[in-house]
Amino acid sequence: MAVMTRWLDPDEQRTWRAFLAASRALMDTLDRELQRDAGMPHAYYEILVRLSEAPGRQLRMSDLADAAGSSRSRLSHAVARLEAAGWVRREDCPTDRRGQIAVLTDDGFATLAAAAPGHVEGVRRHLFDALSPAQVDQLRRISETLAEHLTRS
Amino acid sequence: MAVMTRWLDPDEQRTWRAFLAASRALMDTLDRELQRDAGMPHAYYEILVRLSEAPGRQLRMSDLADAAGSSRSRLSHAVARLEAAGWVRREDCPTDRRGQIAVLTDDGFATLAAAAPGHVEGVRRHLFDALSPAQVDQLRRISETLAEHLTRS
DNA sequence: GCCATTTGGTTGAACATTCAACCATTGCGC
DNA sequence: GCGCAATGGTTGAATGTTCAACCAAATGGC
Repeated sequence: MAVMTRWLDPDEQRTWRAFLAASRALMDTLDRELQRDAGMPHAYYEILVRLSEAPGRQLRMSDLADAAGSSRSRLSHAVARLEAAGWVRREDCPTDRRGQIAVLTDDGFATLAAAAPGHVEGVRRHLFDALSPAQVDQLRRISETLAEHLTRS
Repeated sequence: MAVMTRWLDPDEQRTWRAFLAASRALMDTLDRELQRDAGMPHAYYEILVRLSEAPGRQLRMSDLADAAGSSRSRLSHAVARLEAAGWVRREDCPTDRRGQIAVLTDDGFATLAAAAPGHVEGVRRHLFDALSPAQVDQLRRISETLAEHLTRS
């Protein structure tokens, strides 16, 4: 027989919609601020951040995709744009001839350094300033649980 | 003098990155499932949901945009596509000649009814099944606080 | 009533993302 | 080493989103 749908009860419904609204509003706001102040969307900012933290400010494309939570295709297109902007450079991988290495340029690093304070301020204002320390802790646990759960399933 | 950036401390950093990864992974997963099973992205699904809940299954474009958390422009493009799919119809507003009313068609309602069980199951599996009841409650409070905070600022 | 402003909505272009197809290289089974 | 599946990455087309410009109708001040 058909499996019955496990519908959401009113509390779950409310939680899901609130989460949807809040996360969308937060990301939209940060995205708009970043676009206005740094001329790039948040996804591109995150690529630069990951590169800046990597040894030699460089990463294999697929490692970068994983770090930035992006698909390979998306990253490929994104790096093409970042390269056109002069913020990233591509190099051949010496140990694997299929590989490509994305390198953060000095120009890219400077752009990131200029954008970071404003963005961090935004994250603080729109997220952390609204929550109590206990809630921040709860949000961390919830998020880590969810991320773990999603990669397993 | 320059205002010092209030950088994130390690705990905040960890929270922010976990939240980013989790919410992105969750939305990506649900989006992919909905695209595969119902042939539409989550944003379009939500438009249909809001219409289905409105009296007469219809809403003014700007009310629909607010309800679905969408910009007017985005909604305009989206409704154009939903109309082409035969799921939504546009009508003139009788009381305000600038206005347009989006109406959910029977076909659209049927499509939504067919898509809902699978999507709800996805929300349950990927979100609620991973969290304790206490965490669900925490997530609701956090999300409502955030949404409130974001609309005020 | 008239004009300026605001509101409601659309449009097209630029940009971003997805999807499937593709190519080259590598690693594996044997 | 040969054949073949798996890996790493790119590409182009289709789709979705944003941004700024725009038009029409309604509103408010006077």
